[in-house]
Amino acid sequence: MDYLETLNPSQRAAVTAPFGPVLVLAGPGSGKTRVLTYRIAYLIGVLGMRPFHIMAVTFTNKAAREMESRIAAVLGNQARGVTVGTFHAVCARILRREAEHLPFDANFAIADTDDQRRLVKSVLQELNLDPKRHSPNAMHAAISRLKNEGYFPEDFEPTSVGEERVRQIFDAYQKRLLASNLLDFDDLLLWTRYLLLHVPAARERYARRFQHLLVDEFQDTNMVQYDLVRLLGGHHRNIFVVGDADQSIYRWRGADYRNVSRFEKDFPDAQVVMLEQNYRSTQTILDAAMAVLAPLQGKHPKRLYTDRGRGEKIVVQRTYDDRQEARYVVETIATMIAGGQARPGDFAIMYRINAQSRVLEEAFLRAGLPYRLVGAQRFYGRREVKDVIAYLRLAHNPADEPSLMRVVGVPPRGIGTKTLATLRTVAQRAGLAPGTLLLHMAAAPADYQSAFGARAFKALLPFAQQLAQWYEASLSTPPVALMDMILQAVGYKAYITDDTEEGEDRWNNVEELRRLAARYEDEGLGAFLEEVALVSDQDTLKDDEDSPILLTLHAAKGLEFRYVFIVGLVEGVLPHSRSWEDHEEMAEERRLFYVGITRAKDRLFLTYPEERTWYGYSEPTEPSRFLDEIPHELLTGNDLERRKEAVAWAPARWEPEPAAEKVVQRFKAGDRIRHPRWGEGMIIGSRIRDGAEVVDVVFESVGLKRLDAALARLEKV
DNA sequence: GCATCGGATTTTTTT
DNA sequence: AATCCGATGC
Repeated sequence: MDYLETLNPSQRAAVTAPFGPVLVLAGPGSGKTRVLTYRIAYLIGVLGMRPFHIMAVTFTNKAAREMESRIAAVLGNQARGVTVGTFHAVCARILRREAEHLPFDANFAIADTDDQRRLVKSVLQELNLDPKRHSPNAMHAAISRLKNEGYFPEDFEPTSVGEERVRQIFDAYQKRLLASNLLDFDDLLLWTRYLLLHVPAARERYARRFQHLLVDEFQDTNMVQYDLVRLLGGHHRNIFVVGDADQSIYRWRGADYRNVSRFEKDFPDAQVVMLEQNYRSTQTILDAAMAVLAPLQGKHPKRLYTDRGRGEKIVVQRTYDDRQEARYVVETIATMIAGGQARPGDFAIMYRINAQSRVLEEAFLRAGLPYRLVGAQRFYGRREVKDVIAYLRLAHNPADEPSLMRVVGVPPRGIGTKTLATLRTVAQRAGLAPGTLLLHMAAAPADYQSAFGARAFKALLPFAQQLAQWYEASLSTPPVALMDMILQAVGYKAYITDDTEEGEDRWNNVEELRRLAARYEDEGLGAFLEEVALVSDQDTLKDDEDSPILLTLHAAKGLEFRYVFIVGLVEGVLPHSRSWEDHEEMAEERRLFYVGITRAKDRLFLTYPEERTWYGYSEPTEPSRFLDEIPHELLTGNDLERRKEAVAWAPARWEPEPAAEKVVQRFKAGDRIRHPRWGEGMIIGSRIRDGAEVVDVVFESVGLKRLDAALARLEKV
């Protein structure tokens, strides 16, 4: 097999390991994805395993797709049928198939974060608890933590009054989920574990089916996921896990990197393979990474080495505020692209919290440079998108109460809190979910007339009839047709469009969702809804576009870029203030920074502002403690100068190009111009702001844009 | 039942 | 700054 020739000895040892438990400890950039894919190819191509018997669990759907195509590249058609997916996706598939053994229907929907919060809130209301004393967010976090540790409400034994309260809310929350035929993210894992524990026939069937298990990012599995691996693979023990405890960054989500050592203990005969050589970064970058990690290292500090050479120094750049910081990033990128040394897609800009993306986006927009923003929230978090999805979910699964509640007043149809309260009571008395009751009502209106006031009934009945019609249609109609039918019936377009640009945007988003739905002509509505529920942030990254990427440090895991900027390196942001008091959390911030650093192949830029905007106020900052830990000889940039000289009166902070004397207004309203990307357009306004000429241009191709005339290469025509 | 306004509250990270 | 929530008035 020629692909084996391309591996180093450790990689080959992992790929060709005999059956049985294997633990691969893989440092960043050590080729673990290759090892995983080749292992699968080896199992099939050399050892003759059937793809049907192999399951590989990845961290994102994107990684899963990539793995599938890479296996196919080695084996071709022979590889078809391997089960690849995230824990959540694989579990959802299993649960739908086995729903007869479980207290929900096969067409269950997946409750997103929003639904979960709504449910917790509504439970708090039901129990007459003051939301001031019991914050829904905190309650939900507590519930999720318990679930990640493997508890259903009935398994959890409270040891204090506070815990008893949590148990009570947990219990009601869980009942509400089931009444709506909903599972939350944690449930997908938890119910699968339940199935494997309590339905021996199912356990045997799946353990026999999946004779080889492979798990990526093992350090970020939680206890329930660990149990799943053991339940499925405990018998045949063909478990191949890959991980790096130093890249564990999801503790807050229940992940426990100690699963790595737990694995060694549970499978003492496991073959352990260390992948140490780094093929990604320069030695300078690796040295910085090691320095940041050093305080966490015990007796055997990790050694990262490469034969790529030292490479260039790391730039540490200090700016006046976050706007200047963003501008520094954009200008550096623009210069490097203009110099021909880099392509736009070579750059990534990473930050600790999503809110930081805003200033960056503005800077890119101003410069007229396209960018990509990674994050599912960006699209799926939009109100109009959620509305339409809620309609589809309701049609698919009328019992889905959060979706019903979301949709019932969109657009307003005379059904308010009072009517809904009655509906809920009537439904409860009939032992039905409110949505299900509406179906009954549509079928036999007369039976329900007396239960509601005349006015409420008059508002409710048409909606019930519509719902019945959609439900009927959902059974046979492809997603797009159903969507059109619903949008049409409720007059959604008119509802969200006014004559503003935002209205236009909203409708565009709906059309975008429609295009996504169109891909599910064959697979059907259920598949579409599941996909939508389980998209990860990374899944939203389009790799066919050549432009810089903005993403959180968390979302950067598993990716690599030639040039990496990590911005906002100040105390309170990285490390985040929430971690200040907790040793473990501080360690995780450190690992997060480490993950970010090790994404860089060629060059690393670390920046921080002396002032940041917070809740609309400006605040002075303190540089991140992590910066001080990187040895000076690895660094360059204005911050280093300052640290060396410590001369207070010679501020060396970065300032934008002193274009001051040059800033003459080149354009005026009415000028026709050409932009390299957007083609021809007309200037409708121009002014000088912050020493830059800002122009508003209407392009024939993309409409109105606001640009920095000095950066966007505009030509007069 | 619903639109509007003002005050409170929010931001960690995500399947 | 932006969103959410509750009170108010129609």
